[in-house]
Amino acid sequence: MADATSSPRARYRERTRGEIKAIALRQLAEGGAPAVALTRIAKEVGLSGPALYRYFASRDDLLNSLIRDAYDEAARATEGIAADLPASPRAALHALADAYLDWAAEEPHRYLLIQGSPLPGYQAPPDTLARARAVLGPFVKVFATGRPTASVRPVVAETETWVRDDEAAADWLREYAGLTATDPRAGAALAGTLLSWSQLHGTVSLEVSGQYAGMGHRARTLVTAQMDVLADSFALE
Amino acid sequence: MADATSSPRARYRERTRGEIKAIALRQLAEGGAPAVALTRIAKEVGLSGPALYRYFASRDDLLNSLIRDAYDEAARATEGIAADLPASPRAALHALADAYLDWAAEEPHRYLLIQGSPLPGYQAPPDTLARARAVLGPFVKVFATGRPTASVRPVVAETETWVRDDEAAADWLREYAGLTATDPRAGAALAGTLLSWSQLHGTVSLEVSGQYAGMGHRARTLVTAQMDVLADSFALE
DNA sequence: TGTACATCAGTGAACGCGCGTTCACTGATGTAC
DNA sequence: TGTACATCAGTGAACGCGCGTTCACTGATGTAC
Repeated sequence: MADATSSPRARYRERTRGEIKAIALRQLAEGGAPAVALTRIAKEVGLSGPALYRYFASRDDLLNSLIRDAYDEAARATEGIAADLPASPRAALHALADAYLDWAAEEPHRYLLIQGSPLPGYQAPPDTLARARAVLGPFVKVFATGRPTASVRPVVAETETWVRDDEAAADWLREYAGLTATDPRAGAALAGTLLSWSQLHGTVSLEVSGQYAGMGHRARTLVTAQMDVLADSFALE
Repeated sequence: MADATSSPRARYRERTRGEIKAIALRQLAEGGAPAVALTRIAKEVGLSGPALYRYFASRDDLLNSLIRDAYDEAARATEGIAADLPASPRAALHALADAYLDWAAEEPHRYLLIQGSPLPGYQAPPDTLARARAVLGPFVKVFATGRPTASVRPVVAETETWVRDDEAAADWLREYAGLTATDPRAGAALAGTLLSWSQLHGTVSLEVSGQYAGMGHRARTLVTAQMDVLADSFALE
């Protein structure tokens, strides 16, 4: 980021932007997205309100920036371990799911920011879709080795028609698993990813928003069981 | 509600309360919980702002009322079909899951109100926990017939210690499945319910918040597959 | 049946708040010759 | 190396908004004798 070629002014600018985002992130943690307020950020960072507009064009611009960062961090959690995953697809799936859960548990407010209820009136910038896909990318490769059992075959069928019609889906498949849209493994790869996503999201979001409180359950146990069952239904080795 | 014994005044009061809630519900649908504003409700219902305080003690009181209603309606969706479920536990599970999904799809904003990200700074009234349990009650009975396979056994183990320590859990079990906390079927009953809940929540909340958009997937297909897989892992008949 | 009183619905004015954002301006830092 | 200018960071005052909520009050509806 602060490369050697950057001027002192640019470096100062980056630092201030960082401070602003850090405070915004704390407000996010304390009261959710609605609690992120420019006026209060300004006070805390020691600037007047209008000065923030040197750094972010608007409140939405600041939120977008937080969202982008959150996606990138989430992607780092899964992509970061993608290089040295266990050889066994089943073990790899568990490792990925655990990494996903761990990140969400460490950064619950950031998880809710990108995966929680949509912010009313807020329009996500178009590049978030690609970022969202990156988070799940490594799952695609794992499920490319799957042989779907009867229960999940209807999902696979839907996925196959989707990947044939949607270029973004095909790109995704190619980038993370090196498969073409017509590859026989394509359907399983995407169907498994989709099912993983929705199951992880269910458990993680209930955990993160405290709904398991008082139930004496650890999200990790649930996730492990779910991934195990899912691995069975795709006959992962 | 408007029973014969109620005075005209009481009936008028109930009607106005209903109008207020209906408008609040529309605001909720249009902009989420933050968009529910007493001032705007008053204008729409044709009253001055302060007049609303005759009907609800505060904004939070109004929100609580909406939340209670939403839980009750959700419970009606699952409990309503509990009486004539198919004899086969597997078929019963599918029927319950479909009913859950259908209700959420019909009332997305109400679903998000009770199951979405927690409202920052909002304290749920204590009776919501009991209402939340009612929604999932019928699942408990279905899974009481389950014989957990290896994958889900760790979840069952956690559930068994929970039900022994927590009176509310024991009550739940007794009320919906007629089991005592020490019954050998208790663990499976609650573990299956918990897993159903988190899986349904994952798929339903992604669907309801539009995150499957452009993916050519029907939530129903995903839910069916997930419940099938879950039924397998509890060896439901 | 009429009267006296209590209860309740609703009003208008007002308070105080924090919010995002705009504007015209000042002073410091960088850049070109 | 010094000077002239451009760029940029930051300020203070102000705008307009909608919000939840309180208060003292009026007028209608119900209730008791």
